[in-house]
Amino acid sequence: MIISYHAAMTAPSHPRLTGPRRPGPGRPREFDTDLALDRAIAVFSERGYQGAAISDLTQALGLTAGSLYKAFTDKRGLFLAAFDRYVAVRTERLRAALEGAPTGRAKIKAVLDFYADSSHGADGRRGCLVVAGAVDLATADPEVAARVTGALHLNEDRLAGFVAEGQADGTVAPHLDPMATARLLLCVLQGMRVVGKTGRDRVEMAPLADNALKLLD
Amino acid sequence: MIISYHAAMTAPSHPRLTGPRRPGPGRPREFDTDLALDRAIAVFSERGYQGAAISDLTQALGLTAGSLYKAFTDKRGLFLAAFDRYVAVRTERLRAALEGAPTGRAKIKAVLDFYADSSHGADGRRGCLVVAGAVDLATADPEVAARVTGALHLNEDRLAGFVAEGQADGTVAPHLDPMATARLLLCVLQGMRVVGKTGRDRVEMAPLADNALKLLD
DNA sequence: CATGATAGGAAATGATCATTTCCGAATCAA
DNA sequence: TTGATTCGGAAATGATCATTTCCTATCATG
Repeated sequence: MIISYHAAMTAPSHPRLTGPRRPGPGRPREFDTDLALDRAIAVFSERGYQGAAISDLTQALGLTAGSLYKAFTDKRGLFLAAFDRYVAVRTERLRAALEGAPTGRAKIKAVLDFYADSSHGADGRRGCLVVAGAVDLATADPEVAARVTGALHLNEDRLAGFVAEGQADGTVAPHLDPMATARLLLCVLQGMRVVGKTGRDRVEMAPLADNALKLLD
Repeated sequence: MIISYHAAMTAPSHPRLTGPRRPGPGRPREFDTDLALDRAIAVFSERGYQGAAISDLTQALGLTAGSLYKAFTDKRGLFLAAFDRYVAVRTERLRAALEGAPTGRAKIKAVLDFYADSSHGADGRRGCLVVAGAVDLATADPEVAARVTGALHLNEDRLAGFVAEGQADGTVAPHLDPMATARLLLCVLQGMRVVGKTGRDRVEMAPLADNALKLLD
């Protein structure tokens, strides 16, 4: 599966993640909120929070500053909305990638492949919004810090579940500590995202997934 | 070894990394360049490049804007100087941590311990300047991108050397591809720095080093 | 069709920021 | 001592940025 994040996101068939807004009184919104957020994700991911100027965002979203502020309150509000959508979309895509995997080990392999896929070429260079949030807002903005921490812990817990599942079905070594192993796998995944920012190709990143599976023996 | 980065850096006994300036004509500089850079490293690491205002930097360095610009040309010049010193200092500290390690495997263990040490508590939260540079300048500034890429490749090559060394001395499995294994280890290291930004403690991070050694079997 | 409410958008606003300027102070070469 | 040179530092400058304002447009409701 070599589908760019944005190609997948702008495809019309993906499941709704935010739900349609109720059409209350007043003039209806002329732009698609989710599409705008996808573009905001791209801008924030590659430039960081502080590096993304409102003018960059209005240009990328095709909105004027007035509309942007009416819809998202703030630059910070836009970032938080984009962050939430990013996590939701990535979670949904990961869930889809996990569908065929029967064992705990196969699921972990699928997660590793998913991240290796995201960490090369143009998408890899664009980077991860969670990492971006961790770097330039984790120390300054408590709410963003909480979301970043929450996203990573969620990922960690999910991985720990797969490790335990693999131990139950015999595909992961029984003596391993699920949480410690999951934390190490989390480091591998986030590290891929950092290394992927330096412009690696598929041949460099894809084999990492297979090699990392040795952590389950 | 649980020494904070800054405690170690402000200690008077560490080897010179930048060399003394020749005292040319004109009024001599009243502040210590390396000490100023160490403080700049702290500010840039925890706030990112764009997030660090000149006023933040002048306050942290104890300099006025005029002096700062005379000494470092630019905000960007200050960042580049801080980045270079950061890499030099970390390399030197890593070299010291590597001194007692006899085998290839022991050296890799030392590197992993070094990063686990850097990725918890206050230092972990402060974060890594290379990661910060990767996130908010890698797409915008070609020179910074080149330095980040160079720093990571250097790390990768050094790790590959240790893998090969371990294969020669029998402490690392002979069938492994040194470069692929080194790249995976690099992901583990950089991932630790990202995860460490979310405020982990030593108990969470230290065991990662031992568990990651399984990648060498 | 009138009212209330919200959206789109251009232009203005106020703050912040990076950078420069200017001047007195300190040092070196002569 | 003199002149050249660089530093320290406060204040000014110009640009950029996030945010607001104001006006028009478009809907739901009664």
